[in-house]
Amino acid sequence: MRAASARNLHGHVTQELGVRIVSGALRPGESLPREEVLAEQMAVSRTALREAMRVLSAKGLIEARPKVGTRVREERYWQQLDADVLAWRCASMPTADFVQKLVEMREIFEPAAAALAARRSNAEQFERIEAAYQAMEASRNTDEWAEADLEFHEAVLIATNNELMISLFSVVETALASYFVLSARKSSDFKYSLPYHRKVYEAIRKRQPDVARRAMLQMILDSRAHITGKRRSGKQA
Amino acid sequence: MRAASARNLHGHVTQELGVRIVSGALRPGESLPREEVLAEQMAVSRTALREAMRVLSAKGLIEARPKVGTRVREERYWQQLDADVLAWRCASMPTADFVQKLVEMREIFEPAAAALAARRSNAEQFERIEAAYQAMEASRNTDEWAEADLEFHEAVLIATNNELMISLFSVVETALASYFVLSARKSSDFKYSLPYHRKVYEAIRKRQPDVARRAMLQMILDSRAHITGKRRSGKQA
DNA sequence: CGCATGCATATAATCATACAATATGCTCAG
DNA sequence: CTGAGCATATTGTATGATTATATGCATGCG
Repeated sequence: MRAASARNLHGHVTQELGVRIVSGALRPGESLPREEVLAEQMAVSRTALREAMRVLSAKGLIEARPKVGTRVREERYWQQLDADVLAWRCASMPTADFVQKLVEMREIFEPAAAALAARRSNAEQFERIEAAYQAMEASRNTDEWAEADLEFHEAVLIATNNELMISLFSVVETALASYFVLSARKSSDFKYSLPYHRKVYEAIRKRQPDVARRAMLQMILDSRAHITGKRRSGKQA
Repeated sequence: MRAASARNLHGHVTQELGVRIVSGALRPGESLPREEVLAEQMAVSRTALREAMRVLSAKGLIEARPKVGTRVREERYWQQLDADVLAWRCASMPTADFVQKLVEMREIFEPAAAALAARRSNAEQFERIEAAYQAMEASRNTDEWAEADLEFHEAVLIATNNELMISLFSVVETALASYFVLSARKSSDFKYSLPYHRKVYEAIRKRQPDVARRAMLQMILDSRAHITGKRRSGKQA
């Protein structure tokens, strides 16, 4: 997973506390021990702890004030779309209904993105979509397919020329990828969704927004139907 | 604006550097002075500077490594949906086309949210929508209207039961609000969009997702048509 | 008795300094 | 020419001291 935190010490501390909060082990309103104590408990210096706290504070998970201490903030203040926060949820939630929420986001944005791409992608952006599609056609195994598939969706998103949408996509997609290999299926028919992709690709080429939207939606709905229940094993690092 | 940064010293530093990066004064790939120097330049201790750097790093704006220094990362790594990043853009961008992108996001997810709300809002959530609608009906001036209006949209989003969507809404809405008073119009007919809201409200009550979606879309499109060009004055703090 | 005002105190915020870890690139032997 | 290892610059971590800021209590005034 590691969206950002790993190598450094304060990274570990951030993650440790982040997971504790997001998982509910530390509940909103609850106060953390004071810096000195907490630093000792986690066997790090106050410096490292404070840098971690600062990050968590920026993500809206905690709030620190002199005299009163540091408390966990209510969920509505959390930056739910932050890559780390999302990753921590993936590492701690009961999964099922959270995946549903991620898929829901995807169902809303990807079709809209396809429509936008059809409306105003430029030559360079279209070529990237085309290349990705051709790579999918040419793929010889599930790995090649998966790579080209991801590239196709990313290329479509980029063609929207809206970096907010691109960011949302990458965040949601990354989170989903931690649960299962997207578009996965038995290796025998890993190209089953190629026709859907072709429809989307053609619609973008012909600049038919509505067609592109519908094709993308169909693709996702079909994909969801086949993915449901096929989650990956582990996850808890 | 101030999404998070203000009171504290490192908050100021974070904001200062954040704006410099987002505005393009510091470009991707460019290296920042070493900590000691930069700290002196900004007249703060290394501690304060580092806490700010840590936050910017968490937002994907910079990357620090021993020996090589700290560099500005490429835009594709930025957490574009972070409240602060968005705020910094609002404070520095050429505006016009960025607003367009924000509105675009809104046009995509608000109708979808209305549909979801119609499908599965619970009693308590519906009552909040109802109360907001009634407050809009009862409003006597633009201020009361604006408050109830915002509450209406927020209530609809909350009724989706998808906190990712709620978070997205609050982020986008906050950013947009920095440009103009949403749904603003001459005070004489500030209730012009009430019929649209009624349609949405009724559709949710009757659990008609498609009707709710279309009504919300109409509302936004109409609103956009009237808002275009009517931006607020200043902005550049 | 109630209310405002100021003071003591606990906690985070900031600072200064020292030392450790880590990449980078250069040197030098093979 | 190549690769191993060392020097070095920069961030990373640690520690201790000092300052700023809320909170709540005590105190005095109305």
